[in-house]
Amino acid sequence: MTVTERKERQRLLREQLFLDKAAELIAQHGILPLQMAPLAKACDYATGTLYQHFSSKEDLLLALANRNSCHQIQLFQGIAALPISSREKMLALCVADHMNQQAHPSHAGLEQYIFTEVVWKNASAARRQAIIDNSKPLAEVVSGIVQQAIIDNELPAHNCDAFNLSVAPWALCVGTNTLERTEGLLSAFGGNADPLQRYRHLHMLLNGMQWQPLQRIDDRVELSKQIALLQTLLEPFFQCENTA
Amino acid sequence: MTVTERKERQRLLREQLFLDKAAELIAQHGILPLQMAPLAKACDYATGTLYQHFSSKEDLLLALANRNSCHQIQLFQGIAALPISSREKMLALCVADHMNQQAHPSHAGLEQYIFTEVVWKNASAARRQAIIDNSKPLAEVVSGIVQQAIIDNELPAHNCDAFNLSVAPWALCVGTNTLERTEGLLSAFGGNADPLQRYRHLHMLLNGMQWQPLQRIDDRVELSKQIALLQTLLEPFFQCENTA
DNA sequence: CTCAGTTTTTGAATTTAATTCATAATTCAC
DNA sequence: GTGAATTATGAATTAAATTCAAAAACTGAG
Repeated sequence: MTVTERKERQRLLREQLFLDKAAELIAQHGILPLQMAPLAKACDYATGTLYQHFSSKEDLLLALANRNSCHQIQLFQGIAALPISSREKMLALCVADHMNQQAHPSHAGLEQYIFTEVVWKNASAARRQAIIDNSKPLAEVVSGIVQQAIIDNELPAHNCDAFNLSVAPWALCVGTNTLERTEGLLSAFGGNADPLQRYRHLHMLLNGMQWQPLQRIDDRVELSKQIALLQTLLEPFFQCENTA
Repeated sequence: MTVTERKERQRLLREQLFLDKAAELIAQHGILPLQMAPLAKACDYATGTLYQHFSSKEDLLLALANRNSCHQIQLFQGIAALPISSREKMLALCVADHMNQQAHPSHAGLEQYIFTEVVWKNASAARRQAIIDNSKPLAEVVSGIVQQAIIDNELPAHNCDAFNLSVAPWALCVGTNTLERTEGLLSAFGGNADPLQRYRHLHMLLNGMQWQPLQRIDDRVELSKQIALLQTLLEPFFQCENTA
């Protein structure tokens, strides 16, 4: 069935084109002014064609977010394979997440948006499932790091399984991103934008988990060096995205 | 100006009516199907009247979320005044937050929604500012607890100010809520719905902050008792909401 | 109490933008 | 090459937020 295959390939290609253009438009003007008809036009297709790929605007947004998170899987797997301690890996995941946020602010906003009841429920069930399926390998990478740490006696199991434990740093990252993204909320208080704060908090959590080696959290210089080092280490993973 | 006063009072009353009805409709059917015209009709007013109070649908949603968070201030202040240790207070804040989530699931979804770029930017600047202003006393209560803990030598300052430190548990709560609310995400993995997990994670964080007295985190029975006790203690604060 | 002026309310008309679908174009199998 | 099947098109439809001209209610002076 070479014919069917070719058609399918072209179909996929067109879908990527739609998503590319949508990402571009969102990066340029935000999610708010994205419209279906102009998007189709910008890709030289009719509105109806767009709807052959996405059951609704929300469906398209989920698809876009899902594609973004595919990059994350590779990134995370790459980190898991680095020759650093398990605790450093966990830290590196957060650094990578943060670098992602900064490199693609609109991705972060999109992610927040799609998990909203209003958007989530307006997408097709298949698309929702795709996102959930994609989170699975992501969660597995993180759980794997936790599991390895437990096996290596760097982390006590605390009477929990690896996945449960991995949720703690995950939640902290998600929450930090949410708070930081909420324009003007943190900055409205004394809360300046100390970019290391999130990592200090993470180290507190990891210390509390008894994840060895424990780390001092009042030494800004050391923390700063550590993060800078990890950022350098992760830099290669972010190179390829320029092409995408 | 008694006349002006009376008019203003009635205006406020009508605004509350709109918000009450909107909350009711949202609780009943979700945010998605809320429509302006039916809402106005349900309150026996014309559509245009609704727009005399709220510049847009999003503006109304912010107003609603803001009113909800006013309750939180009282709740939080009540907790700060309880005769328990500073660490228990911090824990109690999270318990209260979680109780809120469960008592009013739609509030939680609304809160997530309004901080979304799309919604936030569609509301009036005044309304946004109101939300930020309302968060201030909230943040102050939490910072106050942290500050007191530092003064009482129950918590090392770690070279940070109280607000910065208070962001850590806050972010953890926010992130946990987000993950938990995302229907099917956590449950798609092994992640069952252990309701104590969030508190275990919080204790890990507090331990990592060296917040005294440190607590064992592998003892499920003790944790369970502790939370149940706090829930009982907080019960009174949730009584009055039935009238509202 | 009455009336001109002012403010407020009304809800039908307008607008915006997503979604659909009858028609046209293309592809495919024979 | 031809008719059936599939796919693309974009104008028409629909849904719902928002506006605004007209009507109603209110105001305070005479």
